[in-house]
Amino acid sequence: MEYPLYQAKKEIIKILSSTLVKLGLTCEIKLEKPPEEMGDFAFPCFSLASQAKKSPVSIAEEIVSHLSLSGWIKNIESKSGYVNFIIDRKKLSVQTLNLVIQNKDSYGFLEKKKTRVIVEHTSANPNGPLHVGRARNPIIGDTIARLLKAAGYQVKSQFYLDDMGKQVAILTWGLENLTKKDVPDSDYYKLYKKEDHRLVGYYQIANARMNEDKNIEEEIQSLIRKSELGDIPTLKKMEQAYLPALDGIKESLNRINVEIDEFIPESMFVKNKSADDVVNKLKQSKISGEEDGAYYLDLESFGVKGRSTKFFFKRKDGTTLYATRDIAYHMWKVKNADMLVNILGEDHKLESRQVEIALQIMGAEHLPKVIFYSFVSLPEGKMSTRRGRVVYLDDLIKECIDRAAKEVKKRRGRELSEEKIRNIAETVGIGALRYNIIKVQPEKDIVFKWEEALNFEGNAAPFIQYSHARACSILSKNPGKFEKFDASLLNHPSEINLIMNIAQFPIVVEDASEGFKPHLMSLYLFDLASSFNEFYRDCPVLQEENQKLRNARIVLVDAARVVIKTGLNLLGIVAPEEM
RNA sequence: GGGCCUGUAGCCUAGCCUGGAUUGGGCGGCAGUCUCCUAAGCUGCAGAUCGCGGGUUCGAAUCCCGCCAGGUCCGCCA
Repeated sequence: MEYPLYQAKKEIIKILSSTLVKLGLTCEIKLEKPPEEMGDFAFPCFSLASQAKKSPVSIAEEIVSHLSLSGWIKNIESKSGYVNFIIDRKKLSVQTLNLVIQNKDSYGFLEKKKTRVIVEHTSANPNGPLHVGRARNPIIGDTIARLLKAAGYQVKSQFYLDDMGKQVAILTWGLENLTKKDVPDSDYYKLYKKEDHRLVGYYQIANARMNEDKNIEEEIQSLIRKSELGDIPTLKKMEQAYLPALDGIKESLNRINVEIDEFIPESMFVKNKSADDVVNKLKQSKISGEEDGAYYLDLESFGVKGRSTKFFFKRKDGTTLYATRDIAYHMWKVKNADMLVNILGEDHKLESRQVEIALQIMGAEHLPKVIFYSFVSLPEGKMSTRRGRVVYLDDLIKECIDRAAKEVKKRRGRELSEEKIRNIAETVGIGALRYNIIKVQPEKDIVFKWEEALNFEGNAAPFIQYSHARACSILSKNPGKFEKFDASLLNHPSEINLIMNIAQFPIVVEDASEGFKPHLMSLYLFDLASSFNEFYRDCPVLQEENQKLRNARIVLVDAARVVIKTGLNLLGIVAPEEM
């Protein structure tokens, strides 16, 4: 499937390059999107100025005088150093609407590729519930996985399960040595009835006891050591401890439409000895060193700076470290995929660099592409489980849905059934939550404020969902389908603008996925929904008396509906038919 | 002490990589808008020294240097 805007772009590049050759100029042709009213594509002539020894304005004029109109190109203008192209709107309308109607939910998807991708995200310690700080991770990861799938890649999402080591050992000790008396049920557990909220209490109290009591610390240390040596009974015991907590995490993720294909346990790389292989290979490296029986790589020559440039991968007691096993996991991923994507908090930047260098040393064929996100903090400061200053993902989910239910009742309480209200509230609340997080670039700090997270107006998911519901409402009131329609009748500026936006969709899928910029999709959907709302204001559909125009508008509404739905779906947001 | 990231109207954000056409949006505020497909909408108004100071360039929010502020990291932890 070749999308119309790609065809038009290709044609412009073709005639531009032959004209540049005629004029004796060479440069890479990059087309920009000009401000509205100036055209559909623009070619800036500024970089040619020094080469041609002429002003950009006169170069643009000269280029225009050599160009002629053809297939897609309806008009060419030179303006202040730009060559602006206006493409054939009628042709675009006809082809775009036909493509959407024919392809439905797969409109916008790109050609299938052979490339296998593993997107690793979330990978939280299974010792308690997810909090809002970490919530950015699954949402970014899941959205990127969905976008890459739409771009044609063969994608698997993975959760690297830290099933050994300190956090789980502390939890395990807590469950074995503490009773209900030591750990009374928390309000959260009473409210949510989820095991992760119950177990985190055991973790917290055990953690406190460990800090006070050397003996307890020793007991936990011994659990850790046994797990790192791959002791099966110990690993089994730890598994029993964390599994219910993991189920709680899964339930929360499920609630926000995050789909994880595979859970890969860290202990796998101890059991199959691949972590030991990593140690042996790294020891042979020129930059490896030994200190007191422990082994490290000195990363200074790789540009790592700071107080210590030593990266330890084997302890003096012979056991491996978390990072060593992470390297083994990455080597395994390299074998099983052609492209790796990791979603990590910015606090993991150094560790990620260490893994990357180790992979290079070990001759990995490709390195992971890492998307780092900054932390979500609260207005009163950093989130901290210990100080009880924390907002859980489950809190956010609950508040979003409660608030959405209130809004639905306020507007439509009298006409809708309780069940319908609940369904809409779930869809709208979860949508608002995901959209709020994904619309901001990952590297920006976020200060979490309830009034912002729960604001359902303006640039927020409900705005987009509402446009979809409006489109569905029109279509539901229209009897019959239209096999034949004349898209060239759609001449109103609001109609043309809406079609232009629909035609952009495949390009946005490409840009957002190839650039790992999921926020581009949210920005686009907001524009698309805005242009639908303007069309809705300007162009009555069901009341239109001209049958042919009415039919064409109905098809346009349907096309907008399809694209909004598909786009929201790429963000893991459900498009409601009613709200 | 050093590395990396961020700094755009009262608040939030796009643009920055790949320098150019008047810095786009949204929230909040003010003023309009439902005899007509759901007003979670639409229209208008007010609000910006693009953190600060230099430099490169015909041209800098965008590139380079310095500084300031916030985040984050520099464990034989995970």
